[in-house]
Amino acid sequence: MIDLELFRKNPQIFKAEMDKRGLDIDVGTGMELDRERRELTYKVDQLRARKNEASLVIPGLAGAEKEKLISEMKSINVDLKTFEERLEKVEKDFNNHFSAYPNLSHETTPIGPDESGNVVVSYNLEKPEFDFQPRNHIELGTSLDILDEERATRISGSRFVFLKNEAVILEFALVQYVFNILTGKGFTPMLPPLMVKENAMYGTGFFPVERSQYYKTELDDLFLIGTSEVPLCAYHSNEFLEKESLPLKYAAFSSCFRREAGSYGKDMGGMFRVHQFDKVEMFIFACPDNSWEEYERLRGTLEEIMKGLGFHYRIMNMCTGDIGTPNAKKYDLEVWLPGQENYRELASCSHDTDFQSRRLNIKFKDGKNRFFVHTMNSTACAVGRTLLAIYENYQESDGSISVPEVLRPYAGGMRKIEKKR
RNA sequence: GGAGAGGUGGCAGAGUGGCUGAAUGCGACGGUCUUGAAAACCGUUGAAGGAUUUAUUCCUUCCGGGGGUUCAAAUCCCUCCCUCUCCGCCA
Repeated sequence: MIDLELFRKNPQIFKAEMDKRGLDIDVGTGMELDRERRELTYKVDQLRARKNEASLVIPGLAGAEKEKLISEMKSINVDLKTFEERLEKVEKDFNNHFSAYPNLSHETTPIGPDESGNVVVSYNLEKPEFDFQPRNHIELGTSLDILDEERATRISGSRFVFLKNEAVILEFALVQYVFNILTGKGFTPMLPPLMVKENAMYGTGFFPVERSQYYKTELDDLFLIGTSEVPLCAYHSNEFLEKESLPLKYAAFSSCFRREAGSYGKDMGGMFRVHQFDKVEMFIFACPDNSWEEYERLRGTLEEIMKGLGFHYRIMNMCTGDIGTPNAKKYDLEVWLPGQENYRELASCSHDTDFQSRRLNIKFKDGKNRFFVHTMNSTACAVGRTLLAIYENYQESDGSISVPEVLRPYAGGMRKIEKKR
């Protein structure tokens, strides 16, 4: 949710934001709805005040005087009802309108229409060279019997996979490697609920804009999370945090579920874009005073994890046309996939300023004043995509895959994934 | 799934139609006392929205959610949700 006070003082800021993001939202409509809402609120409050006054007097009256006042109140109720109905309608429109407003993008977020406007910030390592034609992860995984797509499709449909054999060992090794780093940096490890109520989806900014991306249970109106950002952020909803306790840092492992609506035909096959994957996510509640420094540290943590795996990757500063509704700024980490000969998103790191905390009502007290906390989140490790990046980058000419050094201690010393006979 | 109990302020817990934003206790904050602390005593202590202002005053709403009865609802009625206990089932 946006800051309404700021909106009233400076609606042009929001108009400019719509332009930057290429959104077709009419700020003038918002101003009008806000005006109407306040007008009707005032009117309704006035009528209620008169009723309340009368309520104090009535018990002390008797006879004709009492009857007169009571009938007066009856007629006020008629007026009140019509105004209340109008207010209700306006508030509904008001909420619908403003819930579509995005966060204000940060000054360092590049302005651009779509992914073409994203800016490369940095590279890690050189592009790996192979003295043979590198295979993609599907071929590698299938031939090593660590990935079974065919049966998954038979059972669950497209965009599902079985991870098998060494892939399973490697997943757990990865997760442990990541948690080992994160707990050392003061992140509280969490295993969150994978299903949440609608309000959590709305509060974190995924609803209403991206509603069609998520699964809903049939009998209980619960939603499967697309990322543990949702339960982690909602964890402190409706709370006052202690300023001294900030930043609060959490790291969760969870499965994630995405319908991938509208991505038909894109990235078909393999485990790059699937309906269900596992992920370790970092989430931070920070004080606005230093949240931007905290955000850079968060990106640093993400990079530390990825550097440990020895990937060649680049950091992208995502432009206004490509960041999400709640984001003020977002970095993507794109890893080089030799099998695709392309950079692909492996992780992203977002700063949402007070957008989520306004919706979820997460504040802290500083003296007498109250402020909304800043929230930020970053992938620590998207397991599926990281595994496939390992397969493609650590493949050998004979079709085997060597296990990254840092994972070996967590994988029972496993050094290599080889073809079974 | 069956049976029962209950949802009130930071917590505990009163309150069955008007003077109740809500007794009382605890906690927290400020003060007195003290070398300091504790104890004791005194005082303060919820949120959201709006008007007017920019620093004040006023108004409205909120006792699980929604709806209803009434001039008036924490209190009566309907409905939904949630929590707890016991039984069953289950990892």
